[in-house]
Amino acid sequence: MPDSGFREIRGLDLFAQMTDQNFAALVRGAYVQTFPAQIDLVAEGDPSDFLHVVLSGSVDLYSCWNGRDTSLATVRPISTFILAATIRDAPYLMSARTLEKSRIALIPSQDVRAIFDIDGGFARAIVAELAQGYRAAIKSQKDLKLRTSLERLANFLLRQQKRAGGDASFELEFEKRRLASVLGMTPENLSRAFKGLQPYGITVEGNRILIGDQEDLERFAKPNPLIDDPTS
Amino acid sequence: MPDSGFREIRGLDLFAQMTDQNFAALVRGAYVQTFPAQIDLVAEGDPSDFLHVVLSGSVDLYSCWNGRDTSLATVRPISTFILAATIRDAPYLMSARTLEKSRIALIPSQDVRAIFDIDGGFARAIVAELAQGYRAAIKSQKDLKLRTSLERLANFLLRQQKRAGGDASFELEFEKRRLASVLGMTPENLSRAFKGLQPYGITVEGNRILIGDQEDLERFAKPNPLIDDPTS
DNA sequence: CGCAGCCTTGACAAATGTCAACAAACGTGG
DNA sequence: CCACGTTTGTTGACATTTGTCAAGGCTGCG
Repeated sequence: MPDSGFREIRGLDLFAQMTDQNFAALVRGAYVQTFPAQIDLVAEGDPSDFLHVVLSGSVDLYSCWNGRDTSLATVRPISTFILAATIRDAPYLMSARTLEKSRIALIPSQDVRAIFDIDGGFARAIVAELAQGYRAAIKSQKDLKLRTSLERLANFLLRQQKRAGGDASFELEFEKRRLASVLGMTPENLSRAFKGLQPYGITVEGNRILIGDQEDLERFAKPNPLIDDPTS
Repeated sequence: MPDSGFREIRGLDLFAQMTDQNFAALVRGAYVQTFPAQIDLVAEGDPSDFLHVVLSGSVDLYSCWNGRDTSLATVRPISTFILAATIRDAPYLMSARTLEKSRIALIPSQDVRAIFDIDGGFARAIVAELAQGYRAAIKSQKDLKLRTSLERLANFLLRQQKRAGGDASFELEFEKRRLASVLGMTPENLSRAFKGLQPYGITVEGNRILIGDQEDLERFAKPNPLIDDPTS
């Protein structure tokens, strides 16, 4: 059991409250591996053998159907993914691939379920994490059903700005074609949506965004904590 | 503590595994109430004071933003809603209103959280429920992002058919304007979508649907367990 | 009966996707 | 370090999907 990586994991909300003994049991069968970019980690429909923890890099969660595909979420350090599948011992609903070189911890799902059954602190942390994920998914549904693609982009930019520190100028941190997919549109449509936000003060230069008039953009985007606040 | 209603609740997966003592504590502060149709039970943004359990009737979960609104889910007996908000002690993300005369049990959220902290069986059941809800929300996102409205309707009909017993003819159990909203389209568009499925053997007469050629419809709808199977 | 709400239909408008072309950025191997 | 090919991003023209508005029929209910 190489200690590298597991110390970082221990600090996660998900694992912080469990006993040392149970944590040790959990990581006994786990291992940390470094993957290159663009590697498929899991495919939707696969049995959920491992709980994954992204330690560095980033992971794209996506799904395909009938020749189409869509990005559903991005996982950034340090957090886990496919917890719900692990808990239910059900097949993955999404596929996952590395977006860049990434260090991933893999914890056998059966160990997670076993410790979950005997460690109340762990169980409670899992509940908190699942509830948050659930709520995030609901927010995403509201975003999709209540907003046009232009409004989704505008609100995404405001969220990203806040994440990046609140500055008027910030980096996208998304490949545009993938951002388009996350926002539920085509790359062409995203290109035009950026143009469509110019009248509200948005300037795009490569991956750098400038919000020229914060209030003007917010007046258009009408951000709502019940959709856009990641913590609420 | 009127026993009426609580016996039914006890049988739910969510409450089945907890101790008698804790169940009694949970329902001590709870009450059952009958509401007429079209009554708002909670509004999005409200603090989550109660976990709700639908004992009879049905409840619409919906959300509004910027003058638009959308139905996100329907709760039918016997199940709970807004569990995630209760657990996180966070504001409701959706509003809820009765669709018909309904009997609802209201359990104070603080009691749910308190018992959750001391009853491992309850905590585990909550995890299972949250994980299922989470996965349902992901499936719904995939449905929205990967399918056209015609495909969503076709797959909805197949799901509803299965729910109704698998017969070629079955009842919708949805007001059409609300079904349109659930499927993410306008009532006019739904009307036309039904027409658009005629070539695949769909006949509509009021709220009764007839699937003339099962295979033909399935060939078009391409149902997928990772989107359409409610249990997986 | 008459009103109100739902469903449908038609005509039209807006949003979004598709296809093709090309420029810019990137990575790789020489 | 450059040349090359691949991928990404952009743009235009166009098709398709979806929404909007208005009207009318139908139904249920007071």
